[in-house]
Amino acid sequence: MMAPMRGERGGSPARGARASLPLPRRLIRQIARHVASSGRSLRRLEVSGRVIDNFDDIDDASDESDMETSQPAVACGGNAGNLPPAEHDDDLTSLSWLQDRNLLRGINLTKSDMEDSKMITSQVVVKTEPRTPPPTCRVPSPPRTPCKAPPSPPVNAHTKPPYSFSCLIFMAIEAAPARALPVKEIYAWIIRHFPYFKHAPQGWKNSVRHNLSLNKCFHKVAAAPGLGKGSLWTVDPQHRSTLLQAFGRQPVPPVEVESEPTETGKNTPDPQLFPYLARRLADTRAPPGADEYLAAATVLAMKYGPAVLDQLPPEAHLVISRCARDEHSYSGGEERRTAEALLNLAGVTPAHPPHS
DNA sequence: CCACCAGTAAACAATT
DNA sequence: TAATTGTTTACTGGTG
Repeated sequence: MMAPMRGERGGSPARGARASLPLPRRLIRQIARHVASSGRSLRRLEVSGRVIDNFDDIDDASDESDMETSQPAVACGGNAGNLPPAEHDDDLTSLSWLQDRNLLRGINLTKSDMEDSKMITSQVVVKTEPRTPPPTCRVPSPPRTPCKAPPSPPVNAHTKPPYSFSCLIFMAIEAAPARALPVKEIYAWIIRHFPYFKHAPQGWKNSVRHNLSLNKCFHKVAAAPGLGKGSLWTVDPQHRSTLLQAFGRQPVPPVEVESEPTETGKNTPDPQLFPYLARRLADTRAPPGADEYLAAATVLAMKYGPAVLDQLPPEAHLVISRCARDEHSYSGGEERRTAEALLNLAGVTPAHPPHS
């Protein structure tokens, strides 16, 4: 992520982790150990707003008493354990998602632990940092590998990407600085990010055009002067959430944890590959609005896989859908916190609170 | 079986 | 004229 997650809300009432914990101490220690084994150190664990940052205080002795808290919140944000250490600091996800994504694979969860995590419906926040922390900075930096690597190429570059053409087009357009591309540039983006298409039969271009014409999510706008033949294509804001949801339905996540390293040597997609999103997310001048939230959701989907969108709480989907409708009705409370959390998830700390 | 969706192929017109 | 772009129709296969 580009910036350290903030979310220090509410201070740290749980600094003394000796008080009753909403998770078994054993589980917390195992999470800490496992995160450490992946080359990162667990800096902080947030459970239901309670921050645990002193793991030495946690012993294995008193698990049972920890579970007195009913329906604790669990949300996990840490580098997925078997993922290579990300170039960004903090990741967020749900505990179950992490289980799927191997973060907790090395943890021998007992049956009761599993039951516990099933029982836990809210969220734990795990904050990690690399052993050698990189400088953290919100200021946009030039892309290190501008548009060289796919957003974590699914399986490998020579197999057909598990994305529908509408998703490919969506990603291409969203990645464009002006969020508008001529069809030729859409071809180019797809080829650049999914080399499979370099040698694929030419019919796929027909499919792209077919999709642009037929899919109501895409709109043609007036061609820029000097552009030559053809028009610019944009994503209809009214349908952006539809595309995000379609992205979330893709059967294979874009991040294959066990996949071979990409040519850049990392498996995690780099949000910097998506200049528009990165710029929007890094822009500290303007208060975050619909674009930022949608950008955050998109980055989340691209970074962690579309399934992560399913892991978001219902409130997040409410925020996303409202953003898609250009409704800025954050009246404070849950939605507002969710909007902020969405940005945090994407690695952004809003300089200003979401406006209404 | 049916409806729906996505992918593919192809025909055709318009544009450069 | 050729290539590209955009639209439309038809068909196929997968899925719920």
